[in-house]
Amino acid sequence: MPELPEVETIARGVQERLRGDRIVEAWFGSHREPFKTPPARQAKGLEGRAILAVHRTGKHIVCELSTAYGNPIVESAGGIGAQWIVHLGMTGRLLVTTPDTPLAAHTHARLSLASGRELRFMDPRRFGRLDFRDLSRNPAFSAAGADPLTVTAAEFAALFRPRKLPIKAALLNQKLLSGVGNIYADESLFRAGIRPPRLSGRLTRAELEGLRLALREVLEHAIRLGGSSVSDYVDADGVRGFFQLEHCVYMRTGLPCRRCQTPIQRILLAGRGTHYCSQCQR
DNA sequence: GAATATTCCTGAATGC
DNA sequence: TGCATTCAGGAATATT
Repeated sequence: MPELPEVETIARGVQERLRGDRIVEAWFGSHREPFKTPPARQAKGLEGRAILAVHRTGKHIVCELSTAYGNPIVESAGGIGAQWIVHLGMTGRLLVTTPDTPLAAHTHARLSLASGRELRFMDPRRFGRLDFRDLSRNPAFSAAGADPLTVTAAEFAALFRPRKLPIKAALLNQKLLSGVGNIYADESLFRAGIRPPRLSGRLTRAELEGLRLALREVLEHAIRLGGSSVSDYVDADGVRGFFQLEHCVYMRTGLPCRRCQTPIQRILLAGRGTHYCSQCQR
């Protein structure tokens, strides 16, 4: 499932290929989900706009768009154009294709570009979300929580010290940190040597700082490897990532810990499958 | 107000 | 073989 590294990989891929391109025509499916803004309004809003930049905010892919009719504005002008915001949910994919590529099942959006290419969004489970914002009427999109790659030690401690819930549950709360999902919560806790059920507020400052650094390290490593392909994740070109080969605990229930050979445990925490090593994590 | 449970949804895996 | 059941989970919403 797409978390920060996968979303970052896709955003970079789309940015590389489509920056400066123009949306000629937009087609949207008729399902109720995954549209946050009604599909007809998104299609109308997107057509005619140029793609100025594509970047990641939390687990969201944000396409920065020009004003509607030509005149691509400079990025620094901000607040004049529009944004197309893509959240991949569990099974969402955003792919750059050619028009003759057969339409995959569960395709919910198809943007035809001036270059002749297409940007397609598919999502079998429809947990993803597509949103359109006209910046002349709405504020720009911003993530609810801090970014795990840039959060400072003081900010991190301030977010987690007052919480009375398992640290694993706190890491998944997007209002605290934006971008951490089940895979990287488990992997960062393993690398920090902290058991997932421990209460956030009971961790020492040193443990919290170790966790912040482990989280940043694991996310940066995963980005370098193009993310984790555990179910069906692929980047903007349909290429799988490789970080799943580096997983120490996630989906390794019963397998020997890579560090101490103790079988990896799986428990349910905050409604999520949670994996850890009872020997390495205290 | 914070923490936890429920809900959405489909494909893959499992059971009979 | 094939149909029915179970399970996974991000995040909004509902409940405790």
